[in-house]
Amino acid sequence: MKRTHNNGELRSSDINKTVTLKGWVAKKRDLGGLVFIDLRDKEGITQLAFNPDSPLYKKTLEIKNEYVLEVTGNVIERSSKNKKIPTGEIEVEVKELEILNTAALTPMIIADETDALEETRLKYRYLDLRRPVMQNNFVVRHKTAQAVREYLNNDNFLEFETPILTKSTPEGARDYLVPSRINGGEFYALPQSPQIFKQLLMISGFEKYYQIAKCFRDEDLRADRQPEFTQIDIETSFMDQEEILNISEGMIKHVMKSVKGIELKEDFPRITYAYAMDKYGVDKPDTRFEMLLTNITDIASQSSFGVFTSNIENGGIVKAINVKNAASDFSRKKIDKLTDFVKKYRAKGLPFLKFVNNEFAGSILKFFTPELLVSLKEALNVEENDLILFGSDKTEVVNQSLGQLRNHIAKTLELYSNDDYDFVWVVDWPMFEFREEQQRYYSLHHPFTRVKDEDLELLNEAPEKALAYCYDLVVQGQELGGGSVRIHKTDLQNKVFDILGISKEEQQEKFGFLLDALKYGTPPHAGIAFGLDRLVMLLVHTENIRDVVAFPKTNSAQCVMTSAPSKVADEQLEELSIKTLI
RNA sequence: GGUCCAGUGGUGUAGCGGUUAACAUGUCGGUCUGUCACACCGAAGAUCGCGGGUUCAAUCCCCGUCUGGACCGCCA
Repeated sequence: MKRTHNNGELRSSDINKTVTLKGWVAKKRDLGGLVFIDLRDKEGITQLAFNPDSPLYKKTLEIKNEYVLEVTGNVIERSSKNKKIPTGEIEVEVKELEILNTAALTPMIIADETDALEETRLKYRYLDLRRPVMQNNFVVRHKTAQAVREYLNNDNFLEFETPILTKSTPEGARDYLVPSRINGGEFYALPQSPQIFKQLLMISGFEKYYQIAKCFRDEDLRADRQPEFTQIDIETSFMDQEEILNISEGMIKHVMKSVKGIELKEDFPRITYAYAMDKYGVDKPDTRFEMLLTNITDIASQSSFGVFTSNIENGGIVKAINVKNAASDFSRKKIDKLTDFVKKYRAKGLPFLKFVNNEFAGSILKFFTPELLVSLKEALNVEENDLILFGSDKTEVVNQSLGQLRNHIAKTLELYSNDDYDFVWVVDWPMFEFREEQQRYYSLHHPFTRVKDEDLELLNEAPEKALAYCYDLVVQGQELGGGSVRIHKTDLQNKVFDILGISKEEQQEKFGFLLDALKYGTPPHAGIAFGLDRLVMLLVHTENIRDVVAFPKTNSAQCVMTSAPSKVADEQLEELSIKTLI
């Protein structure tokens, strides 16, 4: 028999209808003859009722949780209604009952409020995914992808597929390698992103490309990082930064509207990378709350606090954040905890001052003259019961530690809501950073990013000062996407490779095909990529990427359900001309 | 590569240098005609992750190891 309805749709208007339902037994309640079964499917739960005099009563005795049933019966009004669920007005008085399948005792409760540990959930992922919350996550994921396609299709973008078996390139993340059987001793790499292919498609003249692309990076995992993840990948010809930002903003707004019903009317604000680093300490600022970093190096240099003065003499800086009206919330013990927190980010300590009873208090107070305290009060806009936390170190350490501390404190004090979508563009990124340890330049974005026209000369003099046509979309302190205008001329691309210290030979070996292609009338082009997983995380309010990936990997990059990765037969290795060291 | 947290009936937790290893839930049996976290009565269910050490005695303390999680480094 076919289903006539799903388990989420029957209402009192359906009373007296004869219906056929299918689904899983979410819960059985036997009151001693009178039996209720909550039948669950993708759409919801409908209560089935069996009277004690029903000929089916006997059959209900063998039914257990997660059995799969097909029932036919009449929709009747409940004598006691349940306002908690949409179908709570009615129930189905069952006339025919077929057990489509039995179910073993499940290792976890199939309900939103499961008490199972993540390890158990991952091992029995197919059961975990039966839970309505998880089902909803993947409905949202689907809707998001569809909204993206809808928006881009309407704007004449073409959806492409690019190779999964591709070429290993230097720079960037570690590659996942795939051995070639036919070409023994040689390897494909899985793409970290379809970057070069989408640029080549622009050279081919397709003008507007997009792909919902799987990407692979062999790096350590985090709560928001999986070795394989999905990007909404976009590239266009003849567009400048402004046009890319507009298209992207339109797309995100379309997603918010069609998935969440939220209309974002305002333009997304834009801040520069330099401003983000200065005021938030991080390149992905959470702009839902203030508590900005304030540079007080000048004031600190006049104090007699050796930690500050010697640091400043060594070229370091001093910044502070003002935690408004929180002095009384932070005991010595709690501040010690904050100190431990910043130590993770290589800060050596966390000096503080409290402003209570209209005066400063704290162990470092004695190093400040009354005049300096006035300056401090002004610079940090200090009011009654404020807590001032200081960072004193090299610029990078101060920014990172105070920036992370800012987020951490805001979280503990609940200074924000997850329903506050504070999209912000971070623009004007530097082309390169110079890493002392390796003594060489690294691309901040990637080696195909175009330098700002006005900074072209800086590439010769001081590459680290050159800014790029480069942009990130940030929301709630998370990087949601990023992109750049690309280099479309061979000489500039050569120059950037040179600055990165890639030899001419390696340029030719690794990127020869791109350098070649650039010669044949490459149009100016620009693009962007968004993390689909992170976008869905944002929409379903989870901090765990595994909640939005159907079959994710654990921290150690394993799948506890399938036990991948695993050993293979020696013959397989031999065929691939491979020997393992272990 | 490193730091921290966790691992105890099916599931989730408590516990303590000597316990009959506790609680909740689930499971099984029984009672029950309006439940919806049904209720009530009863029962079964544990190699306390694994290996070693300290001790008269270790689930508990120590070392190692494995697994999961959070983080630093890493992630153009």
